[in-house]
Amino acid sequence: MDDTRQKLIDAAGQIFSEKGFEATTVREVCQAAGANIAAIHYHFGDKERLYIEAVKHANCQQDVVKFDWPPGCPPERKLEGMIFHLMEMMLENDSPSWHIELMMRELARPTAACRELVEEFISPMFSQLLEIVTEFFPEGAPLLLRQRMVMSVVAQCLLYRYHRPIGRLLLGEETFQKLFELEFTAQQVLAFSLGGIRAAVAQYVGSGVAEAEVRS
Amino acid sequence: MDDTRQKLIDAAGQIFSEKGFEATTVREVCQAAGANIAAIHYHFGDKERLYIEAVKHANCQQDVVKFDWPPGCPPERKLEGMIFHLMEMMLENDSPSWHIELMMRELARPTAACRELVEEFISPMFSQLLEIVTEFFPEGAPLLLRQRMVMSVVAQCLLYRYHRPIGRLLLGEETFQKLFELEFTAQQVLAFSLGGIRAAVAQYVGSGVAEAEVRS
Amino acid sequence: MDDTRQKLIDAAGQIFSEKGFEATTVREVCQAAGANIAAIHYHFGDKERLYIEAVKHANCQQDVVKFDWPPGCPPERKLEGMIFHLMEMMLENDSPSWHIELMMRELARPTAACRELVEEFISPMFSQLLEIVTEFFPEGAPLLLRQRMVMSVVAQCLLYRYHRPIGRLLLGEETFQKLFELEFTAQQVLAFSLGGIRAAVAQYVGSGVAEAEVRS
Amino acid sequence: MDDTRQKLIDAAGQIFSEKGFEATTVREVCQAAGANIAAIHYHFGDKERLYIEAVKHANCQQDVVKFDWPPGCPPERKLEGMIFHLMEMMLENDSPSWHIELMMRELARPTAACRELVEEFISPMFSQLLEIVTEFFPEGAPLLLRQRMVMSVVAQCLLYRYHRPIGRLLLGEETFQKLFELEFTAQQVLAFSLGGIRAAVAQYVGSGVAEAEVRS
DNA sequence: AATGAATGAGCCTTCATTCAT
DNA sequence: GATGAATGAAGGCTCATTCAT
Repeated sequence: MDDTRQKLIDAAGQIFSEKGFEATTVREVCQAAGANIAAIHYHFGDKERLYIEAVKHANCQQDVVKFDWPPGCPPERKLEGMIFHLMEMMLENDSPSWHIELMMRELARPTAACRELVEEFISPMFSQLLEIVTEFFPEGAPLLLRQRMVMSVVAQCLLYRYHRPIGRLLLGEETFQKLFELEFTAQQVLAFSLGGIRAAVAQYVGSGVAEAEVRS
Repeated sequence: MDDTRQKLIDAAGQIFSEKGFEATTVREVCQAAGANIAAIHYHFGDKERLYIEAVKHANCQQDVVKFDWPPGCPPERKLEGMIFHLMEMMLENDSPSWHIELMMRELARPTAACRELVEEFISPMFSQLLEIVTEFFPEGAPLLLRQRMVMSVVAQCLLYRYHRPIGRLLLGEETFQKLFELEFTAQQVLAFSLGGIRAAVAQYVGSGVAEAEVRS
Repeated sequence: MDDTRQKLIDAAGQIFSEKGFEATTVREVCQAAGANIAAIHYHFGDKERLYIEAVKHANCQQDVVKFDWPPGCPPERKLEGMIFHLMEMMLENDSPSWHIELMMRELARPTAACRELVEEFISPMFSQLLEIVTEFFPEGAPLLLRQRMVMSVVAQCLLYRYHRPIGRLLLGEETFQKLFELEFTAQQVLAFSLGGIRAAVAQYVGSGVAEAEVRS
Repeated sequence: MDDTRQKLIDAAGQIFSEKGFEATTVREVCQAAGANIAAIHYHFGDKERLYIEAVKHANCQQDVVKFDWPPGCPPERKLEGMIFHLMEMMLENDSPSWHIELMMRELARPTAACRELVEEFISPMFSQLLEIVTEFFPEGAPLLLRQRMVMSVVAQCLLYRYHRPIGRLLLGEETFQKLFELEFTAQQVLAFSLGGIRAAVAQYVGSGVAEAEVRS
């Protein structure tokens, strides 16, 4: 059956996401999956291949959301949608699913499994955000500038996943709970991001106008 | 001599920062330090204690910069200073020093060594940023809001350290080089951050005025 | 089909002869035979039984040559025939057949498969040689002496199979090639053997005469 | 102490010589040596290195006998000495020493450890025999022919080590005991060899004379 | 104060084998 | 009759650690 294989991937993904590749032993994965020690090497070859398979599985399950914006939908709206979506992924605390966590690990310390992850998941999401950001700018705005906007937006979202433990230490439990609450956080990240983007637009337009004036 | 102890810490910090705790073996640390295999347990007790010591050493060396702003210095100026400083730490590519890298690891996956790191390094820096951010707001602005600003600023800086490998994969080598160039990056992060903060201030003031008007 | 069974034996014989029993895995045998991993245990029970079957097959294929000497054929002629035949078996370098090699292994380190090999192959050949040797001696020569002759003859032949690698190391490639060339080698082994046998005969006859004289 | 290392080599040599490289487990070697499983990898690196070390040790202990022939000693005498020496090595049944056995294995199936064995042990012995054989021939006898003589002599000796088990099967226990008895065997091998060599000499001289006559 | 030798637990992997179909 | 999946024992090896000096 393909059952064992799947159970193995699930158990592995779970444990890998908690402890990382090195600290995870194949024994505990097998035990968690209710499978034999040799099953891993039968199905996957070795520990690393199992890991890669788990990462693949994680980003297969985690489909890139394709928003259907109504025509004429303002970019502010779209950005809001994306930020909320990202924040949801980052903050879902009761997640029984290890998918995100494993992907996060992979993004922080890329291994062989990373390329695919980037191509199938990160890149599409980045592109979507880039499109949205582009709408804020007048035509012809440099790609680098728009990419930077995306990075600043994404950075804020990621912080809340990567640095949750530090947040708790730094801010104390109570503040932490508030600062990491989904609705609230997403709203403020959105506001900050909009401010940042608009400032960049203004600066860009200003310099452009200046240049135009200089030219004329 | 105390020399061996110090060499051990240096070698350990170096290797820990490259490979992480699990993947580092005490043997290679000793070898790199030119010390005996038993030296670690003689000087530190065990591998974990050595790790903690290395982290401690890292954040001792990495002193929290205390800027001496001239009186009346505008917060924009201060923020610029801080962001440049942070970015410098994050981006120094030719860093022969493992200090930052080890701290970053610790922040992403805190261990026993983390509390001290937070108290001695992160917290002071966070406070400084919080003070600066506070200057942008009218008195009485909620702490949570101001903390959020700091987080959004810091998030952008951290991204450029944590996700360098992904950046390369995602954007291609050429774009990558440009997007991760210090001066340029810091400038744009500053602009974005200023925009974000001012937007938050405006929103806060607006709502405050609204509330005030409602009250009156 | 019986086809799989046969393919399995062929593949097994091949690999066993190259690597020996321990170093051969059933997996690679099955793979080489294009059969399923379970096929071995289906057809033979276990690895050892397969090995024995391969050895059996080897000595079945390798039929004991039965020379048809013309009546009155001198023993020198017969010995020449046998030595050439043996040498041919030992030296055939381009042998695509693993039969001899496997038998050699078995002779050097006998296993369960050995008894049959001895009975069906070695013993008949030994007997034939013994008969030939006997012709050199006057009637009544002790069995032990004649057996010794056979062993000395056979020993020379075997050397060229067992110690080929050492020969190469010891003598250098060029000399090696010459010393292991069939026609040449067989001729010299024959000459040496004839000399040895005749010396033994002479010594035996001499001592016999002496004894006879003493008796009379 | 170097004690463990030596015990390990002894135990390993013993077991390797009995079962061969593959069939020997490091666990049983350690157990036999009263050492820990990790000691092997501490002292030797891995199983193969241990094996090589054991082979080295075997041929270090087994010094090449250097005979002191009185001047004018006839080659027959020398040959007798060598054959007895070789036979002694080959036949010592009560040998608690695994040295010879391990060397024999190495000669039959050379591994990485073989080159040294050949250089330090086989080659010197071969040379000594070659010198002795040369004395039987008139000056100018071709090297190949003389080498062949050595091989035929050595072959006979080796047979009694390699094929003891087969001998037992083939000849029956009683005959076996007699045929493998040292004094007796060596004497007959010597006689056979002398006969072989003299025949070769005669043939060589004869052909030489023939050629000489043809020339004149 | 410092070290080379030794330890034992545990790692990943491979093996011949058997099970269920 | 034949197979893909699964098993468990055991393999070589590495690790952090401790011992005896």
